[in-house]
Amino acid sequence: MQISSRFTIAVHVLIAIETFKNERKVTSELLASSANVNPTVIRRLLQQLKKAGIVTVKRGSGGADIGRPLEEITLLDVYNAVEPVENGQLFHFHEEPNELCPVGRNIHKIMDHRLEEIQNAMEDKMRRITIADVMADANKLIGEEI
Amino acid sequence: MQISSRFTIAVHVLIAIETFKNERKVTSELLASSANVNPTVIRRLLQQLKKAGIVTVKRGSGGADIGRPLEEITLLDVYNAVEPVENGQLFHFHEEPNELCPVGRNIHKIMDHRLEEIQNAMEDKMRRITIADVMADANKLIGEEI
DNA sequence: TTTTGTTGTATCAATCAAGATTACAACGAA
DNA sequence: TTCGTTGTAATCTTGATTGATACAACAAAA
Repeated sequence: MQISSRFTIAVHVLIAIETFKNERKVTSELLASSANVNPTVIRRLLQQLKKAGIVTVKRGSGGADIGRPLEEITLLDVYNAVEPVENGQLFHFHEEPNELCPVGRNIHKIMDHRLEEIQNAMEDKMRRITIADVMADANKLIGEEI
Repeated sequence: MQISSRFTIAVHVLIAIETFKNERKVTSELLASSANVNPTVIRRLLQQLKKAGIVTVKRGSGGADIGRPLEEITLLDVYNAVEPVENGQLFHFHEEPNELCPVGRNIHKIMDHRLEEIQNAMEDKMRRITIADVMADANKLIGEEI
């Protein structure tokens, strides 16, 4: 099972906002066209990013902007903003192991810290990559096109 | 979005096989009872683990066993066996970014290596934990109960 | 004040995956 | 031949994702 495309769309959106901010008003329509998804998906996403303080969105007049310095937005921030899993746990555990079985009643004590370890490895890596890093690559690639 | 419970069930199953192998025949029924899931789910899982060379299953007479030394089965082996994602990619990318947009047509070049990096961090950690490690914890915890 | 363009949000449909359930043929050993 | 079990197909339920439509709330310009 894969992590939903909301995460990659969210990064795409942030890159697009930063890329176009000086050229035009960045509406959900524009972002939807760039990612080729439905505008409602973008609006929902922007609300999640807004709640996390990552973007600002202007109602009425319209337009999205990035809410804080790019170096202070990590991929983990974005991930957590748009992947609202209960308890923040990456791994879904089978709900009710059999308490009458020695394995069943110990399986959480056996596995939980391992799962945590794995998830931490992933999150640590995400924490070390910022939108500024990604944006640097984007500028380079888009710049080379011209 | 979470990784499906097949992974935690699979580890549970391996621990249970190892724990009970000298006491009784380890059937899908027994494993299903320990994890408290449907026996068919266990059978499907055992088939996946079998294809990966992790377990052996006896048809007819019945019973599952572990197919190679516990130190040679990593959590990554188990994960890959039971989470058959296309291309093995953890992150689902939005399918068709707009090629007419400078961001859309570069987004893969911008993001793919980052996503790989993150996934690698997770997989490296999984590769370093073996079923032997997990089993050691299990033995300790189950031993302490008595 | 009215118009215009946009956001915020609700609602519904379509699609997909997970997991439960039932069923049963294939199989191996007693 | 019987019995317990595996291997697998078929169907169902549930939940999440995404697409789609609609419209009130809103801000700014006309």
